[in-house]
Amino acid sequence: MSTINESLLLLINLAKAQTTVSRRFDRLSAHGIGFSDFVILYLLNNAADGRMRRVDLAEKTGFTASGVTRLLSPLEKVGLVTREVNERDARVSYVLITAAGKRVYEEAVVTAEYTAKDILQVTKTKSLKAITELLADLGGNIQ
Amino acid sequence: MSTINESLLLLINLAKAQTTVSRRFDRLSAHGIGFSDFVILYLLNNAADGRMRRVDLAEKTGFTASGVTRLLSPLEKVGLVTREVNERDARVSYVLITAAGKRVYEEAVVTAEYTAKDILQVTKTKSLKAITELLADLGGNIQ
DNA sequence: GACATATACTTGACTACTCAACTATTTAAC
DNA sequence: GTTAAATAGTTGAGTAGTCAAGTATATGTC
Repeated sequence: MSTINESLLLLINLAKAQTTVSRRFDRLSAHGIGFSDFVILYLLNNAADGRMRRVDLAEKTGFTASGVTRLLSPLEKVGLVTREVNERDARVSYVLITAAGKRVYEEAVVTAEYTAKDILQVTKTKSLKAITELLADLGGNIQ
Repeated sequence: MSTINESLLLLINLAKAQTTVSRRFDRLSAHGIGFSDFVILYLLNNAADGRMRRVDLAEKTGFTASGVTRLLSPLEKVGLVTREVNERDARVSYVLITAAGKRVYEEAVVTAEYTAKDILQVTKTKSLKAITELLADLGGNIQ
């Protein structure tokens, strides 16, 4: 029975926790979106003018540029987001949240907050602060 | 600019952290395995008799039974694990780590521990304890 | 001891991404 | 003002899983 170091054990448990958490957020499917879609809508809804560049969405979410393209495609198709060119830089296409997107977000955020509280209800405020710090170190805070 | 509650923000950051961490563990591909494969080899290597039921692997890792089947299939094909029937219960087939599997594990664990330390090097011991507690609450500790 | 229910595992179809390679455009250097 | 390098985004091919439904076996109930 060989042991592994504390850091590795922690990251294994992080991975497991994430699969568990991810499954709990399947509730968002009631709003026709997944967790990643929700995060994107959240970021767009809180962005200045409700618009962001794809590359900035990628940086904020931790996804690749490719992943962002793939995530946005169905959201665009159902009309939750739309695209807009940048006159100064033709490489850039902004992503904008639509009125329909905002409506879906406002409904979904209720479910998401409820789910999050439900998942973390057992947790003490103390460790919540510590983990927030750690996550900042790990990947940079999304906000 | 609507805000979201602290719990939801934390879980969004957890998801982001996990994508980042997961990418760092791509180094394991040098050993011909992925992170999930490594976790399975770790569990088998530390199990009594180097053997576990698939359903117990699923429970420990947080994957579905289906996911475990899919993960094990290539590992079996390349000879890192093997299967063995249970005489008392014909539904069960044990997974065993082979000598080759142990060799790969012993090599990979060096990379994995180094990578984990590298990822967490910025972190204070204090928050490390707190997050460990939180993760236990979230999904149950793997060990 | 027959039958309903539970458990262990697998499979087909799918989803949610990743990587590598590409196009298009901009910026920097000379 | 060309040319090299960087940046923004997309696409084909692949991977790592999920879910729902299936098979096979075991267990509990009456």
